[in-house]
Amino acid sequence: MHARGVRQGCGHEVDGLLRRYLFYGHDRELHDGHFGRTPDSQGGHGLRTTKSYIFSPRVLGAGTMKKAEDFSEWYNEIVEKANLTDKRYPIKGMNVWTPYGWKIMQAIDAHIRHEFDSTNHNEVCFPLLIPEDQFAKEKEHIKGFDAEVFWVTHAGLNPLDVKLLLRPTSETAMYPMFAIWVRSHADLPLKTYQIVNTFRYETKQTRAFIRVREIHFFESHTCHADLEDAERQVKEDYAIMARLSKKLCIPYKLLKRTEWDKFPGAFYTVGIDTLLPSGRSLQLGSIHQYKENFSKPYEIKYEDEKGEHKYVHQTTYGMSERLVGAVVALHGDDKGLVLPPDIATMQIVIIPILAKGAVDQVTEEARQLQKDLKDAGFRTHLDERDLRPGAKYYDWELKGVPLRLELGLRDMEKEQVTFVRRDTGEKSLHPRTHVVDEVRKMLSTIAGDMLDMIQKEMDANTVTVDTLDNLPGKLIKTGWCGGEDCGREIEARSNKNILGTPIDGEKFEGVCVICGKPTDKPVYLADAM
RNA sequence: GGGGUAGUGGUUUAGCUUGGUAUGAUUCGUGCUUUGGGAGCAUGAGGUCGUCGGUUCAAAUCCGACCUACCCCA
Repeated sequence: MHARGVRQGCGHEVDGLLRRYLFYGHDRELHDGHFGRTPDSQGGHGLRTTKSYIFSPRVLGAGTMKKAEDFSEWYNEIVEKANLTDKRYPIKGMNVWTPYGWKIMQAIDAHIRHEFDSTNHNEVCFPLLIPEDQFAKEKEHIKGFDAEVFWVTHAGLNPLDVKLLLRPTSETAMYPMFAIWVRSHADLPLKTYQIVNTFRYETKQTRAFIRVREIHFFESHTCHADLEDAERQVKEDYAIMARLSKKLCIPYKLLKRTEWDKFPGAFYTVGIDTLLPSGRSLQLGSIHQYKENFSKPYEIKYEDEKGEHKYVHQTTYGMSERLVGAVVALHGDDKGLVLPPDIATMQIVIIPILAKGAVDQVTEEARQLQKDLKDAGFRTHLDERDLRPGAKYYDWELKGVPLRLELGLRDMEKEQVTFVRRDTGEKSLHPRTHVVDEVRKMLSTIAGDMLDMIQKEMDANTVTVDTLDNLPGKLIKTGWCGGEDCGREIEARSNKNILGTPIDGEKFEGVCVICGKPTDKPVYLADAM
């Protein structure tokens, strides 16, 4: 039944659906009027202001969401109720980005673009389809992805001579072109990135933002004259991740994957892992050193100063909408989303508290307050819907708006504004005259506290052990000599995945949990998401 | 990869055992009264019962396949 409304896409019976999704962003102050018109479907109005940002205030806050009791169910519920995505699209693992979720994704993308643009990467956009013969050039790579590739076998009525595949990642699309682009050392380093959709036929259980078949993918691809320069690139990628994590308020660890778990074709892989409240690890992205593994089969060569031809050294960095999933999973609570101020679609929502006889007075002052905050550069929304204030509170808490400002007669008489933090629920009063500065301070405090809070939680959920018996469902740290036999034994006995060894020189003194040899390297284990 | 459960207006749900055109709530639209933590009344709208096929005079209901969702195990 779910599918019908989607397929029909028009007509009376899906009017509510359309209005809910398409006209979500109707408020022009918020979204520059992209979705400004409604169809003449029901009342004959050509243009109207939408009142509803949500399904329903009552159903939404029903209070069934218990993060601590059943994380998995809570996650599904919150994703749906906060209207981040619509999972009713009739293909497994392919969901619809609805306006609110897409705006958050785009805010994250904007931070990513900023980071890569300002480190001299250039944005590109390669075709979606890759010919089979190009895909097959690097043997490890194709082995790694063979089982999860979508194929295009026909064009119209005719079978294709050379089958085409939907990119699962873009190495094999890009590198034949890189081979043409790169001629001399003057062309290096070549630093590119793109944000595109990629496709992987996941056989496991899919989950919104976390395991999908159509992936909203960020990927940077770089070529360098030598390994040293490629290694510098990897370090730059680490620094970029450090800055991004502050914006997202998400703590993480950089862990070098084992030889048997690295990216297909990579020389080495560094995973960017965070920890979910359920105790499972979630990979947010990965950074790869390819060395010459791809440049050789794809013949990406340059002529150096001495006239010698050399293969380039390559790196990549990949991330996806899992970043959205991580924000939801780590910061959300029983009331709904909690968005970090830097990625919140609306940083501030103003709720006017109207009272009989003072409607115009309060409304006018609320609009002035909104104007002041917008002029100061804050993404500010004034909620003038005809709902009780309480209903609006629940609604915006569900949506995760970091800071709520309440303004009523009582506040106006005292020339103050009531602030309510989403992360802690804390209320405070601030003078109307200093409101812009106070808001700035408050948002910054919220962002800092959100990261601190979740970092502490992650630390508390990390345990160091010297035996693999009775491991808790947490992030486990133990000693490993680095040998493959011992590593596989660790995984078999712990029934967990080795995430890898920290690359930041984390101190450790101990012995390999299997063979007992002294080692200064810890290894992290977890149930992977 | 293996197993299990489920699919009925936007959401949720009754009906299925024992076949006869579907129940309620919520939502959505309209009007009035309300507004400092989920408002009330009135009135209206919305479903070819996941898809395809089979059995039957007749299928939401019985049978089969598929799709999708969720859960457990590897």
